[in-house]
Amino acid sequence: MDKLTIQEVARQTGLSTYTLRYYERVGLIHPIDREQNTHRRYTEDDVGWIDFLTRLRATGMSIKDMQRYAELQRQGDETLPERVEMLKALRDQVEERIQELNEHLKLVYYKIEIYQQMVTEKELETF
Amino acid sequence: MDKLTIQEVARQTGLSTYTLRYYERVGLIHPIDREQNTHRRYTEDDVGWIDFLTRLRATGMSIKDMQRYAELQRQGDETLPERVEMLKALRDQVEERIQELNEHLKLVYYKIEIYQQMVTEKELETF
DNA sequence: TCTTGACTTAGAGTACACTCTAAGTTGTAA
DNA sequence: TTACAACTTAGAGTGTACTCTAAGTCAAGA
Repeated sequence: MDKLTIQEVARQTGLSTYTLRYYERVGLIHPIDREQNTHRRYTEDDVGWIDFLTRLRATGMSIKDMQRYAELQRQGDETLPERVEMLKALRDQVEERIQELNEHLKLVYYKIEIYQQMVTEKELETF
Repeated sequence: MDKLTIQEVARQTGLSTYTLRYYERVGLIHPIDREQNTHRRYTEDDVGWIDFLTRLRATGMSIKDMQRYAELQRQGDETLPERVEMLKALRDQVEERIQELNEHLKLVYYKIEIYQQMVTEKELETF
């Protein structure tokens, strides 16, 4: 189990080193172990957690809600039911969001169709 | 064809009066006609355009890109091909975004499943 | 006529999520 | 041992999209 530098974790997770330190500062990531008392050394488990965070972020979850989730996680198994509730709420939100995007997509398809017809008609006019 | 006040348009579109003025200021909406030389009076067409804007916004399009689109719209039919290109790019982005959300959703489902199992096992332990 | 309330503007303020800077420390390679 | 790159911190700065404030105008009703 080799430890990773902040650079390596940045590369693996797609987050910047700035963001990694920021996430730690605001409590999304627990205080990372240090080597020689200064430089951070991340474990594979740390990277797994950070990957999960980036996925939560990508669903649109706010930093604030992620802080809540991280806090529950640190509190251990007692908080499993509450975490399940948060995940279910997230699931519902994401599903709604997907529905909404599909609706908007329909309009975009429709506009593309209409506009392309208009372009074609315009071309025909020139004859 | 009766004209609408900014309040009425806010109610109909779901945007705040602040946002309606802001959108006009940054060129997303053409300068709205005034009654008595001061108060805005919106037409149904104006509301239609604003509804379309809110949909573009809801797909995640930035104000900057919407400004570009609005500018093309004002330039007339000559810009139809470019608008079609923008809409096609948007379509692709939205479809990608939906795919991505579906991926994340899978993980959320999985976590809910796992955590619920853990809760159930914990309950059984007490016997 | 006076008051009220809805409107107007320019510009300042806010929330969010980073992103960067400055000043300083540390580990490795020449 | 010295140079240099990579790290550290606290705190400031940035971009985006609003959101609000202050000061003023104007029409209609009491």
